[in-house]
Amino acid sequence: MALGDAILVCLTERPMTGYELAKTFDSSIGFFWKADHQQIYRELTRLRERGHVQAREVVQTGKPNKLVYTLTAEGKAALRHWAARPSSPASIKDDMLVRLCALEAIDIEPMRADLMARLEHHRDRLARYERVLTKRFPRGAETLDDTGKLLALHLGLRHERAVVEWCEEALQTLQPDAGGTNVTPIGAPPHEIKR
Amino acid sequence: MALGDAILVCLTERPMTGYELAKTFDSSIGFFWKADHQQIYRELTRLRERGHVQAREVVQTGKPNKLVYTLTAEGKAALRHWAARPSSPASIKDDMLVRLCALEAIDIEPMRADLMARLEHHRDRLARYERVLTKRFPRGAETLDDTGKLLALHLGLRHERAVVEWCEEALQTLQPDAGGTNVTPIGAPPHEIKR
DNA sequence: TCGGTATTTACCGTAACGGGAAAAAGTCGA
DNA sequence: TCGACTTTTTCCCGTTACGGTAAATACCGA
Repeated sequence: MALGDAILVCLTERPMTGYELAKTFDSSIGFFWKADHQQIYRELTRLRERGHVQAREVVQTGKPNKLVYTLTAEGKAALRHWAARPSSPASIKDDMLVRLCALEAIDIEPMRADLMARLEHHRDRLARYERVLTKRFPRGAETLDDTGKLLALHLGLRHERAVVEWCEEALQTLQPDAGGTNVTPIGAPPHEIKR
Repeated sequence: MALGDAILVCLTERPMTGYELAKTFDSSIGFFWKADHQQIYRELTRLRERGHVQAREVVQTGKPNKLVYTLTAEGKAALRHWAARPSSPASIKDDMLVRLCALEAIDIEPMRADLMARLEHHRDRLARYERVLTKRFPRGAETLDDTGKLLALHLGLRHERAVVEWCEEALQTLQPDAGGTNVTPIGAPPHEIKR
């Protein structure tokens, strides 16, 4: 619903082409938002129709000409308006959680494999975020814009850390016991849930 | 994409009507998955067409007749098959994160209000999960099925705790200074990012 | 009688997701 | 020089999801 708005946000930094946006959606904002190039292009034409962005053709010699999109005044207004609406908390909506609710009806081995893959994935993410933290924000936030981006990054870090820890817990819990493919149900949670 | 599968998972517990499923999607599985009654009903007819569920009409006197849905053997097989596929890590896709990336282009007061609302929301969630933990699993997991559900709950707990802490951090960072509506950019993150 | 609960169904739309493909014109390595 | 890859945009196809409006049915309580 807010893919258009996410694009507007990207364009507040600098004018970009659809191609660049698609790559941006593969890194910074794309850390928490996936969109392939077609979605981007489709959304850009819609934004142009609404007058939220402006396209300027740049003639290139070696490559096909490109369309550089810029935020218009209306676009900026729309962005502010969108940002002033209360956001709805995103649901988690993770396949794995749903599967866990039916542990008795599914096979655990693929589940464990999945968990391991996920653990690795989230560790990667975590490492990546930490790299961004030290590279892009070595002295913390110096501008308001940096403050926001740093905060977003902090949420990413907290999230990935939480998930990594959880994956480790889950794998430990679902360890196959020596004799078979079954699982040892736990009497008490392995990590005491403190508050 | 997996709404149908989520329904199948619900039906592994016991046969249910669409109405009951819609309410279930308001509590247990609905903690991390939202779906209104129409989505449920639509999906149920599709599942019936595919032969994954079976409907049995129960005649009622005081109320309209209801359709009790049961998993078929095909449905169980489909569920296992689905669960054996590697899951794709869910993106975060939170409006607030996107907005934070454009802090300079938006108004901060609504942002702060939003953060406060979110803080409250996630605190509520956290409290709710903790209640479920002590009520439904007072002695931890005793069956395999409980183990899975407990693990899911643990992820919920970890997630909510992380987000609550983050909201507090964000609010502290975005505190309006005494003189105006502006924000004090931070030189170093308020919480040291440890690892 | 008005409103609420229980239960299902219908029709309307748009937004998002995603694959498969094609243009066009360069660059770079084997 | 050939083939592969990059850059850049576009179009077509589909499904899944989301969301509103609303109707039919029948009981029950205020």
